Amino acid sequence: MKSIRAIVEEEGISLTPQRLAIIDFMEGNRTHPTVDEIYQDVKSMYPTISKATVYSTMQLLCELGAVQELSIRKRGEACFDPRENKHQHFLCRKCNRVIDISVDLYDEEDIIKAIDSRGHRVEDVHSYFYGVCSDCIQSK
Amino acid sequence: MKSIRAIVEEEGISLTPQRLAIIDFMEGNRTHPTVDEIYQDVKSMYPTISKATVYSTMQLLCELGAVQELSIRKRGEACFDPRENKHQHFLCRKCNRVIDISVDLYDEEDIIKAIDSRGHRVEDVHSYFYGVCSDCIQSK
DNA sequence: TACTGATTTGTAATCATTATAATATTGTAA
DNA sequence: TTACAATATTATAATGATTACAAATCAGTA
Repeated sequence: MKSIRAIVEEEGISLTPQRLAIIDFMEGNRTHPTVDEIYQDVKSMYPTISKATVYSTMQLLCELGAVQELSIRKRGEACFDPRENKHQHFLCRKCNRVIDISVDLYDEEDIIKAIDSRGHRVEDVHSYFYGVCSDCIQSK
Repeated sequence: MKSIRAIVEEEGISLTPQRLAIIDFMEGNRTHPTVDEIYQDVKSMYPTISKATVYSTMQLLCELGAVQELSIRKRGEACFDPRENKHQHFLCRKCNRVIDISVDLYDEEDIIKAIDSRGHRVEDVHSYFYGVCSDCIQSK
């Protein structure tokens, strides 16, 4: 899997110290941090960074496909995930953690079984498909 | 499939005129309305209704399992769906519509094929699993 | 070194949602 | 029917994430 930094460098996008600090924090990160969590962490190394920079950098990384924005937290903040090997996301409604489930499965029922077999309890599944609808493809 | 109204009545919850107007609008509704869209529609019949009432009623209907809250719109508003037969949700990034895909399938790749076969183009899939994690089950 | 464009910063604005408190309505018991 | 308590509704204020914006800074190049 290509690193976030490698993807950014390949695109010829300038690696400012702020961006580098954010990328370093995200690289291999499995905690699914929110913008505020990224901001708090980077600020300790780089005290003058602004939250607006975190927003713009995360948007950039999403556009490059280097990270993924998750909207798993209902009515809450976005959180981010480096795009790595196929895995699923499980949100615990008690402790509010987003837990990676590393399975290479595509069938919802198989995935639920895999999550259950790790000792968790699945109560709900939301699957969202994104793209372009037939009307918009035609009226292009 | 049980109607929203039937579910509410079974629970012995009082059917105020405001709730009834909201339920009537949601019953069989396939447009996945947001709170504001529900509010605008109901207001035309019931001009004094408050948006706070729409919020509280939608929360009630969700708790009863009569409707489902979707967070398919990234960084956007919640939208709602009467709980009916199994189907999938497809968001068009151009026209911003949420389109129901009526399939009784559980395999992501099969679902994508079904959506494609209707002339749409799927670009991304987000599947979110919700429940209680093993740590929280144990430390109960 | 000077200049141009991109980036960062801090702040203000926006927008959905939640909280709150006053008012109105409902259901129930006398 | 009347009175009362519990519940629901309303309007408004508060919150919190995100976006917009303009000024200041920085990077790369002629």
